Amino acid sequence: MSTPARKIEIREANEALILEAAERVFALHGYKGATTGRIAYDAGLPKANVHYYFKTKSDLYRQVLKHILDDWMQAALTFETGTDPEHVLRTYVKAKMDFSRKRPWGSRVWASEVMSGAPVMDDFLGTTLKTWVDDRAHIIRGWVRDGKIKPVHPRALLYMIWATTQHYADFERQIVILNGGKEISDRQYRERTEQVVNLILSSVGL
Amino acid sequence: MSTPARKIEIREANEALILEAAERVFALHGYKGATTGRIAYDAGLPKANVHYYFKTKSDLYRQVLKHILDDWMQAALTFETGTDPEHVLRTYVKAKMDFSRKRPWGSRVWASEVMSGAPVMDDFLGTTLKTWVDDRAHIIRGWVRDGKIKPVHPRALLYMIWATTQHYADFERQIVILNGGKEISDRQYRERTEQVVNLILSSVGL
DNA sequence: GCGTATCTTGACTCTATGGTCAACATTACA
DNA sequence: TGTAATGTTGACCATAGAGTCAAGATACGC
Repeated sequence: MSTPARKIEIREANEALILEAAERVFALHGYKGATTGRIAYDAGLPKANVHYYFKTKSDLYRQVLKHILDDWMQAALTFETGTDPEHVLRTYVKAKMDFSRKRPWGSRVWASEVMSGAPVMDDFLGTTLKTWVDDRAHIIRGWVRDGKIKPVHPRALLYMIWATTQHYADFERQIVILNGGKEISDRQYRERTEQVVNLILSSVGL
Repeated sequence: MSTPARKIEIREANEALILEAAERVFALHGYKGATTGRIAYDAGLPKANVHYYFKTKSDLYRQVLKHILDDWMQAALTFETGTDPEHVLRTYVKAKMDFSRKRPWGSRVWASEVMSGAPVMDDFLGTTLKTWVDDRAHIIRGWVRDGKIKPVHPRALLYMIWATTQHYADFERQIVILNGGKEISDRQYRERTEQVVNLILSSVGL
C-alpha cells in the first residue's frame, strides 16, 4: 500500500518542521552542542517524535546539510557561463548576499562543518564543488586572457566572494553590535549588497 | 611566600600547554564538542590537572578567547592612522593573512563564538571593537573625502577584509581540498597573500 | 631533615542527553 | 466496522563527560 496523501502530508510537514528547527539549533550550538531535545522543543514536538522521523542525530545533521547544499547549488547556478563578467559577477554576488539574508542558519551550519574539518561533506567538496570551482576558474581565466578584467587569480577571487558574502550570515551578531545594536533593515541590507557588489567589481577592475 | 621561580615556571608551562591544546580542540569541535578530557590528552596531562589550572571548562574557554583577542589587537595596531591608504591597507591585510596562517585555531574559535551569538565576547564587541571600527571608519571616510580612494562604505570594506583574510583560516579544509588535497605551501601562501592584497587595493581603486 | 605550599593523578559522583520502547491514537481502506 | 499501517508520546536506559576529592609526590625555605 503506497502511503496515501494525508499520511504523506503529515510526514512532510513534520520533517520540514524538524529540519527547520534543526538548522537553527545546529547553527547556534554546533553539532555536539545541538540537542535533539532542543530541536524537538523548537519544532513543537516531543523528542521521541524527532527520533521517529530521523533515526539518529547524525542522520538529521546530514539531511540538514543536504538541504543547505541544494540551495547552495541554486545560487551557484547564477554563475552562468557565456555572458559578460560584470553581469555574471553582479548576479552571483547578489544571489550569495540574498542567501546570507534568507538562510543565515544554513550558512553557519556549513561554516561549522568546514571548520571542524568537513567530516561529513568531505566528498562533496572534492567532487561537485571542485568541479564547479575548476569550471569557474576556467571562465575567469578566459576573462583575464581577453582583457575583460584585471589579471586576478580565479580562486582568490572566488574565495573573496564567498568569504565576504557569507560573512553577513556567519558574523551577523558582530555586524549588528557594530551597527550600534540595531538590527539590519531590509533597506540597509539592500544598500550593503550594492556596496559589496561594487567592491567586488572594482577589485577586478570593473 | 611569593611563589618562587621554579614553581612559576611549572605553572606557566602547564597553562601554556593546556591553552594551546584547548584552542585547537575548541576550534575543531566547538565549545560543547570540546571535552576537557581531550584537551588534557592533547596537552599530555591527566584531566584532573586541567581542572587544577583552570577551574571550569567555561573559564578555560574565556582564557582562550582572551589570548586570541590579545593577538587580534596586535594585528589591529598595524592599521595605523596617518600614513597613506595603500601602505596602511597593505600592511593590515598582510598582518591579517599572517594571523590566519599562524593562528588558524584562534580564528576558528573566534568565528564559532560569534556564530553562536557571541555570548562571551559580547561586551568586547560593543566596546573595544566598536571604538576601533568607528575610528577606522573615520579614517577611511577621510581618504574618500580627499579623493585618495574610491567612495566606499568603510564598514563594507573592513568586513570584506576581515572575511577574506579569516576565510583562509576558517575554511582551510575546503581550500586544501579545492587545491587538489595538497597542503598550501609557505610559498603558495605568500603568493596568495599578495593576490588578496591586490584584490583589496583594487577594490578601493588603488 | 622538617613543615608547608604547590602540583599530580586515579577513582569517584552526578547530570545531561542520545536513543529505545511499549502503549496508545489516528488514518486508511476493505 | 475491523484490521493494518503510520504517527504520538511519556517513561525508561546507558553512556559520556564535567567536575570533585583525597592521597600522594615534588619543590621550597629554613
